[in-house]
Amino acid sequence: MSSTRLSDRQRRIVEFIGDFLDEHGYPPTVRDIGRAVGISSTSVVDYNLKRLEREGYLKRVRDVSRGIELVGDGDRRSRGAFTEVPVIGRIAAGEPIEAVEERDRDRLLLSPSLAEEGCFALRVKGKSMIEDLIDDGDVVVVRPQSTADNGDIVVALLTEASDEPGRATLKRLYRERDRVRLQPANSALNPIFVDPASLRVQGKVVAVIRQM
Amino acid sequence: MSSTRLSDRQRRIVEFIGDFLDEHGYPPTVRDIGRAVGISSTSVVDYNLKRLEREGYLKRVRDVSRGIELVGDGDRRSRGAFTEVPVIGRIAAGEPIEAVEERDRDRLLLSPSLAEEGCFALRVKGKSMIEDLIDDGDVVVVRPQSTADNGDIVVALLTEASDEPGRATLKRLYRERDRVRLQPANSALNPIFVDPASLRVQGKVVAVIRQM
DNA sequence: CCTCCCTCAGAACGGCTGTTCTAACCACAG
DNA sequence: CTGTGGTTAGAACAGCCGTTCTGAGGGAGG
Repeated sequence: MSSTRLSDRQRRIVEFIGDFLDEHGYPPTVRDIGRAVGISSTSVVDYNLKRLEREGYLKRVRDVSRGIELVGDGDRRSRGAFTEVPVIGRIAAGEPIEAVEERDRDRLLLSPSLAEEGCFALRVKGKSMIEDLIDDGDVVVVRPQSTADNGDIVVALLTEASDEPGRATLKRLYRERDRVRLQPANSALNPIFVDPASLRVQGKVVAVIRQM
Repeated sequence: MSSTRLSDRQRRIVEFIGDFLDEHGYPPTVRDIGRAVGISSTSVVDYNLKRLEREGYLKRVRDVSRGIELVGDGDRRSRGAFTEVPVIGRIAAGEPIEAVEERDRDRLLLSPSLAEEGCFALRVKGKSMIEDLIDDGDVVVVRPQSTADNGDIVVALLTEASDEPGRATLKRLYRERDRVRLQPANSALNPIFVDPASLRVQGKVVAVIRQM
């Protein structure tokens, strides 16, 4: 298998297939490709398509007209792959999350590199994390997980056992001996110390988005 | 023209075409549709396709195999519209933008509410805007425009006429009598004063994105 | 009942389309 | 020179595919 780079002709074929798909919504025929790339013989197109398939640039379905599908980088359908992240409410230090009705939720579309599937977002209320550069009104993208590393910014739920019942909070989490410190990033505010048993980590902040 | 709603059969046809497209990447043939919907005659499929085209549910290309394209709501390609924003380089206070080769650019997908078409993004280098909560490594989304209001955070280009030739900078912009003040958000840094003639506003920061 | 219109079935036609076969050309190594 | 492997061209084949024609049910209105 010659794993050399594609010939000029082959690159033009892949590019043309993508253009054709964008324009028409269906793949080109072997003869369409030949005409576009300047190949008079269908067998030569077929030859190059077979080669491109072996190299992993596309997939073909035998005996099916227009049975060509681009894969990987060439696939312009997946060039628009994105993650949909619902903004499910507002969070403020030490108060319950203000949930938003599902039908009123904003939905953010984000690159998969920014937020993986399953994430949610919360709008931040207040300046309790201002020294971590999270402002009032910012949106934090949260990846759901029940554990967190020391120093992670997490959405934590204080259960009834604690002295702050049923409240959600956005804080940095630090484990200390037999307790957990929830540290705001605002020197005007004091940390909260809780029993690990009365704390439930809801998720970790993976991104911050601010609109101006 | 009977603008009544679609028959059960016709709804199933539209739905099948969408499913087929999602699965295969190319549209079905008339016979594929017939098989899926339980129609033995190609003429009946053709008849219903013509009807669906007249009602605006799809477009067809005559005499072209698989020449079917869903339009409007049925078009799953356009589901979840987003804006593609290229990260075209890095910007630091008072240094030229470090451009990135086009093929190496990251591309962010963002909700249209976050960034309209035509925006670009820059990765921030340094802490010159730290007091505006823009950190080293953050990404700023910039809407191209040549004017700016007082206090806007802008990407500004200092042209050769000025004492800081050919440099781009990220600053807050304030117009003062016969000069412009470019104000960093870092008390350790001093503002730059420039002649309005030697300043070109490239765009305004509309969003800040931070990954953690 | 008859007629008209919409919907449907089956068959056939002609062109489109993927595939294959043969042959040629070229660069390169033996 | 000769042979070999990679690439291209042209032609032909068989099957796929959109289209069209004929005809038939079936309900609405006369």
